[in-house]
Amino acid sequence: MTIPPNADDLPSRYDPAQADAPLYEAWESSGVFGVTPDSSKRAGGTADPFVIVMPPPNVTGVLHMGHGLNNSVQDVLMRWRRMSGDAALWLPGTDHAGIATQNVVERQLAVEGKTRQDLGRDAFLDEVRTFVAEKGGVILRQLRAIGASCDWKRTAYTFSPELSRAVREIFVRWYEDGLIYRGHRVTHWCSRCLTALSDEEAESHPAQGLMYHVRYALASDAARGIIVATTRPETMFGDVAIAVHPEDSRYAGMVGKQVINPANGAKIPVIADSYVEREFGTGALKITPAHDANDFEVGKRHKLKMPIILSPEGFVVEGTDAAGRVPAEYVGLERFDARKRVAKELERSGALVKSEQHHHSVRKCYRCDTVVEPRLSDQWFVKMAPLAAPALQAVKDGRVRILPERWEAVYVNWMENIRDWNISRQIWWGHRVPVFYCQSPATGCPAHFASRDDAPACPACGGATRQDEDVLDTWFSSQLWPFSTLGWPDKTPDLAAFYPTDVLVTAPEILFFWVARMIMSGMYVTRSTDNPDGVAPFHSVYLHGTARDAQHRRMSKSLGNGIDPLDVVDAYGADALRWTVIAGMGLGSDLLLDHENIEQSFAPGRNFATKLWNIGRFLLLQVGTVPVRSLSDISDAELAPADHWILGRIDAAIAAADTALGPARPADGNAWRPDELRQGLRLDEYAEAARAFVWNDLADWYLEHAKTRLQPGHAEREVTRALLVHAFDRALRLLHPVMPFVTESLWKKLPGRDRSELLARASWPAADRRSAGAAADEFDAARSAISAIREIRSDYAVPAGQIVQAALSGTAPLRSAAAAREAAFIARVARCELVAEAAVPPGAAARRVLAGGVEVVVSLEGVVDLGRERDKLSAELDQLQTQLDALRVRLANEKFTSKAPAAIVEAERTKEREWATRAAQLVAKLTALGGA
RNA sequence: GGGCGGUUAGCUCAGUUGGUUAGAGCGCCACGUUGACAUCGUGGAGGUCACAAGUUCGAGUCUUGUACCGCCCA
Repeated sequence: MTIPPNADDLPSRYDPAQADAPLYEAWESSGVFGVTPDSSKRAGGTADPFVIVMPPPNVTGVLHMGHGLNNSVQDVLMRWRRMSGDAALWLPGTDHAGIATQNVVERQLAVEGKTRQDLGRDAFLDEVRTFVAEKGGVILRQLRAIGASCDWKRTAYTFSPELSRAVREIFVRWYEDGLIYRGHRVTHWCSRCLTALSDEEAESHPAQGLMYHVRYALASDAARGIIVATTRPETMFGDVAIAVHPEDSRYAGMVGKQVINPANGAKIPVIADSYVEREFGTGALKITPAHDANDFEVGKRHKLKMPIILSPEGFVVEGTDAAGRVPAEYVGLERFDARKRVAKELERSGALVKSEQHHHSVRKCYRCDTVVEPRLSDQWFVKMAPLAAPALQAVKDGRVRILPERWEAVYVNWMENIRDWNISRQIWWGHRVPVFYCQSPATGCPAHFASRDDAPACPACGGATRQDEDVLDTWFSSQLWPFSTLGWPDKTPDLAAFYPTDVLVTAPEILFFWVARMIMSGMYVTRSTDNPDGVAPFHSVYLHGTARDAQHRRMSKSLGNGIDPLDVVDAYGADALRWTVIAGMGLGSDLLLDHENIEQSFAPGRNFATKLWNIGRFLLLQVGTVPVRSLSDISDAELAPADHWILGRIDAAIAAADTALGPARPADGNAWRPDELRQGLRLDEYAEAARAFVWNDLADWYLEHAKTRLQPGHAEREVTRALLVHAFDRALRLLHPVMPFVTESLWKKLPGRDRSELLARASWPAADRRSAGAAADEFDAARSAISAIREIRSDYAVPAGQIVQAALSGTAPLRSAAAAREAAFIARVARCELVAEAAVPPGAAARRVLAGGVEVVVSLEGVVDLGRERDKLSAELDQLQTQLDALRVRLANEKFTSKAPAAIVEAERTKEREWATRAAQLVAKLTALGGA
C-alpha cells in the first residue's frame, strides 16, 4: 500500500520560484526539445515536421515584454505540435544587429573620448566582438526562464561563419543574376550613424515646422519673380533650377528664363516638368537634385548639375559639384543652424515673402532618431520587382497566409509598389559587401565583380583586388534566416527535413523589413525547373500586437512604462506571465498591461495556476497514489451521469482547443483552402476553452460531485478516482502549452505516473467519445436544480448557513427523477433538504420552472415575501409573454413561414410550444400564490 | 495625398454562411470561510451593438452615407 501524500507535502500554493527552474532543467536534459531530421516525413521519418524559426533578437539585447509576448506565442504552438506528435523544431538564435550594436559600442568609446575612426576598422571590430562575447546571448538564457522550448543545440547567429557564407552566396547569385547593382542616387542618410539607410529604416514622424515662401527674382527683370515654398531653405545652396508644370499658364512666360537664387546669387533656369503639381503650394518647385529624391529624378531628366552642399555629418560644405555655391560665412554651419541663418538672411534681403506653420512629416533614423538627410551617394541596391512578383502571388494564392487578414492587404499594397532596396551601409559591423575592384584596372578588367572568396584575383588581368568598404544591411542576413539556419547553401539533412517551415510569429512592424524579404529570398533560393516560383519559407505569418500600457502607449524605455518580464517571472511565475499574454491577446489586438498595476495584470494567471494546483492537491489527497483503473477498463454501466457529463465536457474542451489552435498546416499541403485560410491561431480562445473546462466544469461541478463518491468504502470510489485522474490528466495536457511549469509539476504527481515521464512529451488529448448524451443530460438537470435553489436563496437572502426545504417535480418526469437521483449532491451543495412537493407549504414557497422541464420549489416559511415572489414571477412572465407574442407574430406572418428556411420555421414552432408551456406553468404558480 | 481597419457592458474584446433571449475575462455590488483553493465560493447589476438611410419575412452581421478613432505607405 502506497502511503498517500499528506497535506504538509503539498502547500496550498504553487511556488514557481522554487519549482520552475528544476522543471526546465529536466526538460532540457531529457532532450525533449531536440529533434533530428530523420524523424521528419520529408527525410524518411514518420512525423509531420512543424518548424518555427524564432525572430532573432539582437545579440546584445535583453528580454523585454515584446520578446515575452512573441516567444510565448511561439512556445504555445511548439508545445502543442510537439505533443501532437510532430517532428517539432523551434530554432533559436540572435541577430548581429549591425547599426544597433555598432552604436552601443561607439557610445562606450565616446565615454573614453574615442571614436571608431581613432581605433581603425580592425581594432574597432575586435572591440565589438569582445562586447558581443561578453554581453551577447543573455537573452537566450532569459528565454529559458519563461519556458521557451527551443532546440538550443541549433542556436544560430546571423554573423556566424556558416550564416555569413549564406549571405555571400545569395549576394553573388543575385549579383550574377543582375539583381544587385550599384546605384548613384539620393538615399536616406543618417548624419549621426554616418550611413545610408533603406526606405524602411527611415521612419516617418509627424512634425510641425515652418514653410518658407521664398521669391526668386527673374535675372532679366527683378520686378518679376517666382515664389517657391520650402521647409529646408538651407538646401537652397544646392538649387540648380526652378521647376513648374509645362501647362501652368501662370509661369508660361518664364520657362527657359533665368532666376536668381537669393541664397547665393547664382543664376538658375526655370524649367518645365510634369512632375510638378500645379495645385500644390505655389505650383513652383526649387530643384535640389543632390538632396531630394524627387528633385534628383527631375535633375536627371534635365541633365542638371547635382551639387552636394552638406557633409556626411550634416554640416554645410562645398561638396562635389558645389564649388562657388556656398557663401563663405555658411561653410561649417550645422544644418539646422544654417536653416535659421538662411531664413534670417532671406528675411533681411526681402526675399522671404512669408513663413508659416506647417504640418508635415520628417523621416528619422530608426536606430538613433536623428532626422535623416536625403543625400546623393553611390550605394548597392537589390532590384526588387522580379523577386516580389512570385512572393506577391504566393500570398494571393493562399500558399502563404497573413493573419490577421488586414495585414495581408498591407503586404499586397507594399509589394505592388515595391522600390529597390539599398543594402549597403557605411558602417563596419556587419557582412562586408563581397564586391571586389581590380587594384590596377587595365582594359578589359571589370569595374567590379562579386566573389564567394576573400581576396580573389581580378578575373581579367589576374591582378590584386580590393574589397568594397561597405557592409550589408543587417536585414540582408536575417532575410535568409529560415534556410541559412538549416545549412543552406549546402543540401543538408536539416534543410531537406525542415524547409519550408510552418508559422512565422512576429510583430507587424517588421512585415517589410523582414517577413516580405524572407518570402522573396526563400522562394528565390528554392526555385527549380519543376517549381519556377520556388517554395515560400512558411505557410502562415502570425502578426501579433504590441505591448502597451494602460493609456495605450507603446511600452518603451524612454517612456519608462515598460514591465520587465523577468520581474513578472520572479513575482508571479512564468506560467502567470504566459497566461496573461496568451489569454489577454486576441488575434491581432494589442496587449494592454498597466505598468502601475502589475498585480491587476498578472494576478489572473497566477490565480489560475493556484486553482490548478489546488485541484491537484485535492485530487492527490483524496485519490492517493495507488494507480487507478484505466478508462477503457470501465464499462458504461459503471459510469454515473456525472461521469458521462465530465467525459462530454472533456471532449468538448478538446474540440474547442483544437478548433481554436488549428489547423497546423494546409490540408492539401500546398495552399490554404478558402475555408481554412482564416482558421486557427486563436490562442486566447484556446486558453479560455481550457480554463473554462478546468474551472467551470471540472472544479466547480465534477470535483464537488466527487467528494461524496470518494469517501472510503463508497461503492463508486474506484470509478470516481479513475475518472478524476483521467479528467485532470486531460486538463493538464490541454493546458501544458500555455502553462508548462505548473502542469508538468502536477502531472508527474498523478497516481501511477513514472517520475521520469514528462508531460512535455506526452500526447495531445483526443476525444474519447465515451459520453452518452442522455446520461450527461441527467446530470445537467441536477445542475440546473442546484443553480435554481441557489438563486432563490440569494434572492431571499437566506443566510448561508441555513438549510432550506426543497422539492423537485415537473412536467418532464425523467429529468426530475434524474435530478432526484442526485438528491444527496443537490442537498449538499445547495444546502437544502429535499422533501416531497406536498410537504412544502404552498403559500410560502419560491418556484422556478427550468428549461429542462424540472420544477423547483423551495420552502421559505418565515423567509419568503409573498409579494416579492409574485412580482418576480410576474416580471418573468411579462418578459416571456413579450417574447412569445413577438414569436407568434412572426409565425403568423405568411411571408416568414413561406420565405424562411423550413428548419428555421420549425425551430421557431418548437420554441413557441416550449415557451407556451413555461408561460402556463408560471401562470399556475402565480395563481397559486394568489396573484393575477 | 494613396491603401486598410475599427466604433458592441465601466475597461479590454468575442460574436461563424443574416435567424430574432448579443457573450467572455477583468472590474463593480451583495452574501459567505461548508475539510482542495479567500490567489476562493455563491448570487447579482450592467448593452436602444457610434449615427442616419437602405436591402430583407428577419440586420450587431449586408449596402450607402456621416462622425470619430487607429494602422501602413508617401
